[in-house]
Amino acid sequence: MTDAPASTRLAPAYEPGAVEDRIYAFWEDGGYFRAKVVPGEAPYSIVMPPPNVTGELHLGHGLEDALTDTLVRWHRMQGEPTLWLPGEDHAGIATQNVMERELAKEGLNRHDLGREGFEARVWQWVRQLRPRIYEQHRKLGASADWSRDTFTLDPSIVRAVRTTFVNLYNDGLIYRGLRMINWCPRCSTALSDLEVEYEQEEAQLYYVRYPVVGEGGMALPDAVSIATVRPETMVADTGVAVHPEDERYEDRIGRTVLLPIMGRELPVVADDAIEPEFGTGALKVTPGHDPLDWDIGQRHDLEVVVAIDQDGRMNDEAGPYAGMTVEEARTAIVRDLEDGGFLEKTEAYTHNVGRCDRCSFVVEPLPSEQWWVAVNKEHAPGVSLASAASAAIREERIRIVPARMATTFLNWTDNLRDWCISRQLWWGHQIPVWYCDCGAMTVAVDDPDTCSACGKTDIRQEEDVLDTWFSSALAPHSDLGWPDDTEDLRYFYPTTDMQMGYDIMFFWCARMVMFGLYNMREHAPEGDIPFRTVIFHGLIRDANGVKMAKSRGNVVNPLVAAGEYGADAFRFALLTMGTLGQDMKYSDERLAAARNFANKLWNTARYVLMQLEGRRLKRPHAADRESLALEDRWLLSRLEGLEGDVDSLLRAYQVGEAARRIHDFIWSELADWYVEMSKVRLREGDERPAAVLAHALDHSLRLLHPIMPFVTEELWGKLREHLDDDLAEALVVAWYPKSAATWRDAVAEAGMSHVIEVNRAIRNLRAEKGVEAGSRPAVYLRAGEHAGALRETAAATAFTSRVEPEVSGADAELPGGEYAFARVGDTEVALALPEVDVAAERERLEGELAEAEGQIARLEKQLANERFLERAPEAVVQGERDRLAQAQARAEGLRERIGALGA
RNA sequence: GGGCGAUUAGCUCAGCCGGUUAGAGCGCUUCGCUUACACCGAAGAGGCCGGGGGUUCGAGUCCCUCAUCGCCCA
Repeated sequence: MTDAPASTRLAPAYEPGAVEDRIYAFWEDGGYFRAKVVPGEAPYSIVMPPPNVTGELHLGHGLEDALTDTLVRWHRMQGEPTLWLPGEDHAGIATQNVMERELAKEGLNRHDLGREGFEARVWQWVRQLRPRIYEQHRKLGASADWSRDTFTLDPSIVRAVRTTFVNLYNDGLIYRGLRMINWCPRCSTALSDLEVEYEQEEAQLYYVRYPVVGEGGMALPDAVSIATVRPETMVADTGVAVHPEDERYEDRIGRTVLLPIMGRELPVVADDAIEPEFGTGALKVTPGHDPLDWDIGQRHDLEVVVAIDQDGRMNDEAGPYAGMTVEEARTAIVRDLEDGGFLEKTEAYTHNVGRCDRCSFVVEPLPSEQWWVAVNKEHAPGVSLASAASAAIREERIRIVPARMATTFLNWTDNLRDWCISRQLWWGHQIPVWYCDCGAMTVAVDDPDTCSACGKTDIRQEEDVLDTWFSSALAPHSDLGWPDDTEDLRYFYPTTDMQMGYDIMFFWCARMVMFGLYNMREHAPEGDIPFRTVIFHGLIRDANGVKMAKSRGNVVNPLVAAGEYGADAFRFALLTMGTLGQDMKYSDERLAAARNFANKLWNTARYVLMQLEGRRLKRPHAADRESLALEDRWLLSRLEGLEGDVDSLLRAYQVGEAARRIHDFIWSELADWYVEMSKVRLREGDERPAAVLAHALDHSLRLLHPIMPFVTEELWGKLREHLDDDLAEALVVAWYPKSAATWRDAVAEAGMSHVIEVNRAIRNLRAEKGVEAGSRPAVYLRAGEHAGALRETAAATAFTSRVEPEVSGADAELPGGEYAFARVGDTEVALALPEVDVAAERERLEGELAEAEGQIARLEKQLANERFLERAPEAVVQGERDRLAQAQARAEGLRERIGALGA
């Protein structure tokens, strides 16, 4: 242990903690992540789905960083001007909820602070959290351009949002209107349809008698029974509806019934929307508290009574029940119905209950004045926001990966309803509309001083804010500077790729497509789309397949995992855990395996660097191919094949499969075989393997860098000085290997593959015969076609399989003694044994013979099939013939040996 | 009700356009500290590729159907 300077010697195991921060700083100092506009060159650009400012990154973000960073680094290494544009989302409801919880700890609510005070508090919070989010991305190796980082409430985004709003308004695509909305009593805001999650819940179906009113206004003994799951809403009933063709109720249509308890008279109307099969076939109509009833009420001009207020309590319209919660009112009303003899019966019933996707409170349908985006209204002949989005997908101007998900996307955009965009929150983009006493609305990008209609200065801004997704829907163009005509926008838009979990396909992707196409429509048909390809990844579930949630306590913090196993291992594990678009189960075993791989790579490099110590070598050159050994040509050929595969896999976004292929090459071909075989030659002073090792390691590190950036950069930095070549200053900006078809060598591959099989056979015999680990028995290789390959690699075989091999012709005689036999292709392997258990050996050989005969039978049948001979390609037929010949030779040899065992 | 996905080794998952004897990791068994690596190496056991039809010379792969589980939409 002398010589070599300490700096070039690697630790015996990879320690990510000692490397990652330093390497990330090295990249940042080098400015490698900063995107440069290079006129004339096609850029690669991708916008990061902005994580909520409220919290920490979760595993999903970890996966996204791994996926995006792989694509980004791959493109960057191919020399494309590359932009990964990061950001954070203000996340209206989520953030406001978090902040309110914080305030509650101090015994405060937002009204104590007032709107301005509350906003100031949230901004303070945001300023603390944003740097933490950067820090988390950095730990995971994300090579995003932090100089362009965007927050969805930045002044530039405020302008983009307002400009979009004003344009849509002026085009008649935004309107204010009284409609049925989803109201969350907990969050005190309207929600869009997407923000409500429906779940089947056990409930009761109540059958209530509504007495029929006679000519003189007197209740008749006759009654109409209706079934309802929400008896508490009956105080707001304003009608009863039946199907027009329902014979049971024919004579009731047009008459009136008496609303029990409240005593209000309700008209009986006929409506096609009624399902005669449900309940009694008669439906109580409560336009104020049910979306379907709202529609029925509209059609029949029924009164709208709202009896539940925005806090989920009964109001004065509820008469005796005013002040009660919905649940209390239900109990009381059911009791009163029973007492009054109106309750016929109840039965168990499961129905859909809508809950707020942020707080899980039961959502109350309520009529309310809100702001809407008219998604189906044409703003140009035949073009609406929704139809334009559908067309872009259908015409494949935007490609969806995996492709099957395009169906889901289209199913949504083709059946889209208007989007409720106003939220009764304090945190978000306040709607740029100002009201005046004159009744006019001023809709403007910049805060106006006066009413646009009457000029009065006494105007007040709409208090509501916009749905968070309204601003994130602009990301691909707003983050690049829109509405200004910036250099970034001109150069990087349309962005190349987009990536997200399929769970936000409608929330985000669809809306980005709609708004991108609308705002950038002068750039149609090529330049309006927000991105060319959108990739949907699956969700990461816990080890039991259960969705991760803070409330369930089964979340995995990506930083903890990356800290424990290394960021590279974390990335590799997540990318190889499954297939794109498919959910996956998280497992620590996978992380450990990935960590082991990082260490394997580390040690392979450590070995190579030891061989290169003090030297600077030229790569092997294809012109010198003939001077290289079989295993050299084999490795270089395999490497080049890998490079072709990786290229096509990455092009197809099959990142996981690419990662697996690189892993397999490095571990089984480079480390297990080539490194082992190189040891003998290097010890004997052969220089060639060193150059091959250096070259193969160099290419392996390049190939793997997008997936495992830290360890590869670290190792490449060490390897760099040993390569006499024109090299980039850092791996992050070094060229990415592409298959150039200079090293492909089918003969070398066939030869080495045979050599490997022979070695396996030898080791198998050793193990089966219990040959002592330390002994070096003779092995006779009676070879045919591959005799040359076996001779050339005999020294390696001797070393790696610990035998004394001798390669001879197929008909060579064996020296006297006992042998264990195996056959690989046309090579017979005879391993000299101290002694042989004849019975056991016979049994083994007979087993093998049976197998060979089975194979022969199958192949003969196949080759006797004339249709096969006619229709299958010649290469396939020939392959079968060759295999039959081999099987026959093998069976022949086995029979001979069984015979030789004799008595 | 409509749509989609999954079902492959004990477990978690790969397997692109149909073409040798279906792979990996983990786990298991047996050996092994051979100075890159025990976060390792060598050898091995383990699979009617969910069931049933069909297309084809040939099906884990394509088509139909059923079953189970899951997701989305209404």
